[in-house]
Amino acid sequence: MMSAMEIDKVLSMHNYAKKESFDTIDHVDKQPEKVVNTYQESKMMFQGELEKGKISTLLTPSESMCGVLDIKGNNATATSEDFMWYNHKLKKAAMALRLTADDKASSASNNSVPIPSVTPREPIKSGHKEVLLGAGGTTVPRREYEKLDFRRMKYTIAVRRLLNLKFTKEEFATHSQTGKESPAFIGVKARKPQLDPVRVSDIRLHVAQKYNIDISLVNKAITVALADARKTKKRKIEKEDTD
Amino acid sequence: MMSAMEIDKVLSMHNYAKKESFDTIDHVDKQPEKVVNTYQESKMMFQGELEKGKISTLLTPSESMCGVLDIKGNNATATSEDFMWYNHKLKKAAMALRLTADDKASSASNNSVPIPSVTPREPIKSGHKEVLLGAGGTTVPRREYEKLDFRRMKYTIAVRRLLNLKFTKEEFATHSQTGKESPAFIGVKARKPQLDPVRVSDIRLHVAQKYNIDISLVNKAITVALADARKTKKRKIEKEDTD
DNA sequence: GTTCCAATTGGAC
DNA sequence: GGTCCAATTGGAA
Repeated sequence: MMSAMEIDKVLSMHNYAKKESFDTIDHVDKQPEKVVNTYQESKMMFQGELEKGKISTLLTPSESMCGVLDIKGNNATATSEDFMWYNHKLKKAAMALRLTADDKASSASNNSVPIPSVTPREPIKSGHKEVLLGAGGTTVPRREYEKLDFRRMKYTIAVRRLLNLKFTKEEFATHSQTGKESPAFIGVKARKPQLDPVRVSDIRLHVAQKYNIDISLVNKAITVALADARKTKKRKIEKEDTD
Repeated sequence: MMSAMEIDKVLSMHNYAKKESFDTIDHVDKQPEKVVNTYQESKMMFQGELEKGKISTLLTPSESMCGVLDIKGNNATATSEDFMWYNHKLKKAAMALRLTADDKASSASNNSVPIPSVTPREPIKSGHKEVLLGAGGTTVPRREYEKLDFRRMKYTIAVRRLLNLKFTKEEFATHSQTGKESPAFIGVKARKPQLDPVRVSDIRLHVAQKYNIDISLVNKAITVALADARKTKKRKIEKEDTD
């Protein structure tokens, strides 16, 4: 069991704001005009064994493969209050998602996706400087978050913007999403370390829910963004060498 | 100007049924339950210079890059009656799409996507043995088409099924979508010839409209399907060599 | 056996 | 400069 101080320390290590200083965003404020994809995969994510009290059971195989297990990035054994609260919130969201999906067939007029059973820990308009993106505890500055017009931006751009808020260009250029080698270049290209899976997962789910799209689409967007960052850095270095 | 006989010859060469023996499917019969993506890109496809009477102007740069220009696969200079009829139908569909998009904002309850200004050349339930998939003239046997439950199938599966109806496994294993080399293996892997772009384009658009998804998603699905076909053939050969 | 996935690449836009 | 795309690969699901 972790003490409150230990939790704050961990959150700080991960560059997260303390839990008292951010607002939760439950994806009910702004739905983008255009529905890009379905909740299908997102729902399936939550259809695992919900009762075991581990976040790992709430994630897709791909997610858990990425090591997104708890707020420390280790296997999910922590049972601190905050961890359990996040887990509880996830469960609630999962239930709400399932209900929403069932209602969708009958009520055609209501195309918003409320998650009524999730009560934000803090009121959304509380003036806090940070906004909570997901269950991993990732936050971004409210000022930056409100600059993002999800209705007009493509989801690919939203992903890039959020990632740029949480990772440096250097991290972005030198890491990969999974930490795995390219199957097409095994033994040829060195594997790159994995981007912090907690922050990535929070952003991933946040965007998927905002745009009501498949997680795999967000993953593709992240992969492309990472590849582009690498090429940008490469070009920069080549140019400097020429000078 | 091509004669009717010449047209039939060309259609025959491309393994198309004669125009008198198929039904048109205007994507209004069955909409899948789940909206996977938007018409955005599909619409943009049609927002080019519609008045020039060339199909090439109706395609995205990527499409025209693929060489999808006319029913012969050459640059679009043919002006035969049939060619013009298909072009006319495309224009009508484009107009309808634009109107539908404009109406969408005001009428929220109607989430079907009718294309009212397109009058099928033949009634849909005429008992013909072939069904027209798209403007390129690609048809599939009605019996096979009706086996496809678009509401339950993922779009990736629908693409595979339709492609399997129009291409042999050998073609599938030995061709690529664009005919280009892999950027990651230039000068290393031999380029594969391009799959008949006319049939591919018809299937591409048909599925995109059926599922209301982005063309690029269908392209990804085709790419993956081709890669899988190659691996299947490869495994088969390796197994035969072992025996 | 079939389908899906992410890392890598050069080029198109 | 930033964004998007398809061919290739082995392995996971």
